[in-house]
Amino acid sequence: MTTRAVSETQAEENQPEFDVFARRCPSRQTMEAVTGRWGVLVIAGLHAGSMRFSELRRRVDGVSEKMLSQTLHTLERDGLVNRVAPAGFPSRVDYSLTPLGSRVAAELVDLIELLEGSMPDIMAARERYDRERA
Amino acid sequence: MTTRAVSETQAEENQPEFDVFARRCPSRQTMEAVTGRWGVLVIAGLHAGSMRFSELRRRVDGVSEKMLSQTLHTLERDGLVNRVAPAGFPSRVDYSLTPLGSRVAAELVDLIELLEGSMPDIMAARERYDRERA
DNA sequence: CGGTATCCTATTAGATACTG
DNA sequence: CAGTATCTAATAGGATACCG
Repeated sequence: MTTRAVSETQAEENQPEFDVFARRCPSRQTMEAVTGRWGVLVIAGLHAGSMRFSELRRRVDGVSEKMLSQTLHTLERDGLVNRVAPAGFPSRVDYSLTPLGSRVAAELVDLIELLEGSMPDIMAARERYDRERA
Repeated sequence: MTTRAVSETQAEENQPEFDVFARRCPSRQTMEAVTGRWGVLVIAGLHAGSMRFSELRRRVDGVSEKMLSQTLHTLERDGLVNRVAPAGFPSRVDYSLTPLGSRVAAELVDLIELLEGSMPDIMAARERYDRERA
């Protein structure tokens, strides 16, 4: 039955399986970049359209320049965000989502809407939980 | 006239708008619990079905007992996870998703599949990025 | 305007030991 | 088995100052 085994092996070599549940899988780093404290908000924020650094900073309430810059670099590196800096003064840089970034953003927006819409239930659950162990 | 205006105002008061982009909105804490380093993996892991503490720990490769315990408590508090501990020895505790937790899990699974399936592109993007500034 | 560099603190996470 | 408690290490994050 070696034929079958060989073709499976080749398939695995051509398309290695990625698994976020595995500690050393590269997909986990990307997942952490996407779902990190600021990653979600930056990606979802850009889903509304191209935005400048300072616009994005106002949109993502509470993010520091440092963290916004760092988050954008990581997302750009993974091919989720485009950075376009037309020459000129005053300097101006536009950030936007790549096609892949847009697909990720769509998922995140769904999640955001689900959570925002469920907040009454969630807050009730919290109160119940806290009351039970008070 | 006023009747309409009043009922709209009441509707807003009864259902305040939650916005993750706002720093002090409670939805942001929930978002951080859900999309935190271990939150995603715990919720998505439980999407396969009810699981015991140690099973879940094996499934979520790399999580420590402490972090798994902490993550589960937070998710239970927000009403996403159920904890059932039937009396007996040896002790046994089953964790499962609530209906809301299942809906969140479905979104996360979509995101995971999207990212895992895009890893070849993502890794190519990373190499390009790194090469360009080397 | 759009960042980077530095320094310092707070939070998170891991290792280890222990318990019902 | 399913945790908790404690201590330490690593990392994320914020404040400030400065640059092209």
